[in-house]
Amino acid sequence: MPKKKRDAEATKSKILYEAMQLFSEKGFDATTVDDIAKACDINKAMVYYYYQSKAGLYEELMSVLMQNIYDDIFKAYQKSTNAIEGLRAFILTYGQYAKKHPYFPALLLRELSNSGAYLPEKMFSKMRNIFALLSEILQRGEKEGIFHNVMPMMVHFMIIGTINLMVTTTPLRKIAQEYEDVDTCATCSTEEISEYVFEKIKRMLEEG
Amino acid sequence: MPKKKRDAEATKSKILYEAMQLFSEKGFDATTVDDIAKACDINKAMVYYYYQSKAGLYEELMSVLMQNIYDDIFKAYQKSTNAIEGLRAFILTYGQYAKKHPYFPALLLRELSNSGAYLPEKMFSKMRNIFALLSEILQRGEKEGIFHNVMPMMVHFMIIGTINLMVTTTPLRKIAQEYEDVDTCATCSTEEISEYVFEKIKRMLEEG
Amino acid sequence: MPKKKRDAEATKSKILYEAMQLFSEKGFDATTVDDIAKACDINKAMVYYYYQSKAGLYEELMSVLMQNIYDDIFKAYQKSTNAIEGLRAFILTYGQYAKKHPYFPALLLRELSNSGAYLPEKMFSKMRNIFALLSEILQRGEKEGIFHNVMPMMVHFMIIGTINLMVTTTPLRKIAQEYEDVDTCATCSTEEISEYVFEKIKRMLEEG
Amino acid sequence: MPKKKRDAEATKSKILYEAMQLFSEKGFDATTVDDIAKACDINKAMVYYYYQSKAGLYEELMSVLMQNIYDDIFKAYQKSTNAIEGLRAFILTYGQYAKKHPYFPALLLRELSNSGAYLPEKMFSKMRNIFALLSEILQRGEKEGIFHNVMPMMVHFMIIGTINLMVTTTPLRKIAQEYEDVDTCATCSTEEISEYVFEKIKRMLEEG
DNA sequence: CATGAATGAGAGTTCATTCAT
DNA sequence: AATGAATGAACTCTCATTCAT
Repeated sequence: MPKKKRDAEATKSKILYEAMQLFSEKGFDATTVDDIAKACDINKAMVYYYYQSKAGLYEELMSVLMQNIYDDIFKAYQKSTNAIEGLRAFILTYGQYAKKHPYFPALLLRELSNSGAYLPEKMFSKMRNIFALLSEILQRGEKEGIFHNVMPMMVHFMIIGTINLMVTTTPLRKIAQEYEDVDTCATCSTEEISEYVFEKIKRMLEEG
Repeated sequence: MPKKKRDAEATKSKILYEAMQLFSEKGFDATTVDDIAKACDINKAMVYYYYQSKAGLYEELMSVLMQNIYDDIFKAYQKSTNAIEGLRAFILTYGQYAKKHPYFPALLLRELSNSGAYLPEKMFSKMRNIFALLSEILQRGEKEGIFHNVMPMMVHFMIIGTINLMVTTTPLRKIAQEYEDVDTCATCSTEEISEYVFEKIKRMLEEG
Repeated sequence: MPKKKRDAEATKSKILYEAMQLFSEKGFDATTVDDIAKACDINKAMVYYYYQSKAGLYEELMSVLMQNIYDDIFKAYQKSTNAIEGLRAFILTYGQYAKKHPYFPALLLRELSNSGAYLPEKMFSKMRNIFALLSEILQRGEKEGIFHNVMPMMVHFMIIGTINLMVTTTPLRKIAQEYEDVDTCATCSTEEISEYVFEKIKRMLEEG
Repeated sequence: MPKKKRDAEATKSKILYEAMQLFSEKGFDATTVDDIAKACDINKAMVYYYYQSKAGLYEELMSVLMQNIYDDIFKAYQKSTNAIEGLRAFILTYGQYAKKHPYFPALLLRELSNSGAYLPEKMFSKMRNIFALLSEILQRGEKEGIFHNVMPMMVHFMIIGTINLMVTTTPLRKIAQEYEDVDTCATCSTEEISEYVFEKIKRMLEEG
């Protein structure tokens, strides 16, 4: 199958992919549509041909990412037979996603730092789905009698916050390691991070 | 003491204060020097008179904030007689600071989301001080035999991440509460949040 | 006779028709080729297939309109037996045309406001034909001894200017009527307008 | 008095002046802010510094022009002692203004061709003032028993339309003269034009 | 200290036009 | 005859920064 010269689907998804990289590296404002077009090796106007505006592209992108992550987690969760396994599925899958798409945590953190301002409904609703899934897991744990004194929102942010910050600060922590005699986890893999987060969250919820 | 017409120090700190508000609300890029000048009711050129550039102002601002928060926490920590009390001082004081300066969490999260990119050394070193202080507390706990299996960097981000996200998402969580039947902590005070975080972090670290 | 799927002539004239509407409503610059294509429910490239360019389409359009109006007036004029009847035929037929094609006056006025700039020869020559026809009528009146002190160009613009402005300002005059206690002719029909113009022009030319 | 380097008032009015020229030559859409800035020999951003937008500049410009013309006519009208003199003052002053500001007729005609669309209230109200002044003159003539069967709106457009079209088509009429054996008034002065219009309008209104 | 005027370098967006199918 | 994809050149508007007073 030879590479077509004019392949709409390819162009459209390339834009999404490059935009993802750039938005996560430099943030929404600092990324220009020119940057995106150059990265895709297409004309700037094509970005507007496929997405109505820079903001529209961003929204579409974030919606897709949120949907993907929800799907991943949901699939993993379905295999679990109890709340502990469910929690583990949630955390480890989130970690895997962050590893596979290392741009995502930065995007999400920036979005959550903005929340007073504009946040498109489509994206907001997908974020709520993810939270709802964790809540379900935690409630199940309470019913099973193994989780206690659970505040789902806080647990959610403990998980999300920790993993996201660990991922986004990777280069920073490497540099810091040279100054600090305390371990900055400079060489921890994403798996180790998620596993540690899981262990700790589990422990924190188990005790009466 | 009559209000001086030309009070350099007052003007300079007013700039810092208003910049803080604006940078946290809208982010660095979306905040214009005009915005800042207007908020201070001064001429735009004065911003450049006192600070070399928009970036310079931002750096100065972040350094001051980091120093302030370090001072607050250090002062509280000095009154503690053991690791548990120290941890509590750290978390609650951070929470108090976030309550008093609700713009700070957004600024910090954005900064940490950017870390691949540029981060001024002055600010970076102050961030490390805060982390070093927590590390000291945690090590003390391990020496006292009450904390186990501690990874300071991760604990740091669990604390910072959770509180910061809870603060920045306050309006979002209020809206979400209307959709979700799960508690989004929409009405939690910062004190309740910090206290919960402390309880959970403590528990998580205590057990073998 | 079933509607053909591919009826070149139909498509081509549909483009002309929709372009007419749009150019008159929004002017040449503000009308996009996309607008025209969308209005015709065809692909944008088809506009270029049938007409070389946006400007080419515009020229073609204006030429057709000018020809049509000339034909209408000429036909009516031929039935007249003297200068007065001829003048009446000219004015009333122009009014009828403006009524039937309410977009035309705006197009013409804009064109005449531009005349320092570019005006395609084809269109210019058709405009001259119309003027020549009126001149003939007026000269005939002078020969018949009923018109005096005639400056054909000015009479031409009195007629054309008045009717065109009355037509293009219809919505404006309706609004103005609410503010003014003077009659803005808000409800006058095109017939009434042409008839009044004819009466007045006649009177103005008759007197010695 | 040496020419100041930074003279706000001078810059601001220069922008208005050059915009006037360009808008009238090329129309609103075809005139770019770059054109205006270049004509003023200033930076493009200065246009936005003094006027909020291209449209804002246009509105301001049209308002100023309308006000000026009203003032001129009103002043001349005040010296008249009867309706005939008033009518003459109105027409000749309008002609003088058009001569002095030859860009104005094109601007006005274009504006009136657009009236379905957007027309700023400020400008609209000034246009109504001019019309109200003529109406007053005409009513006075009816009271004096010398004008009959007057429709002020139409008379208004006869005057305005004829003079404006004569002015805007000057170059066109010069060219046309080479083709036509009928007089296109190619060499008429604005004074001759106004005088003719006055004579004819007067005659047209006088008779019962 | 303080201000308003001025600038240059972009940024987002639009659009006439062309190309490949 | 017809379409969707692609482009390049402009255009409006913004903004960090500097200059003259």
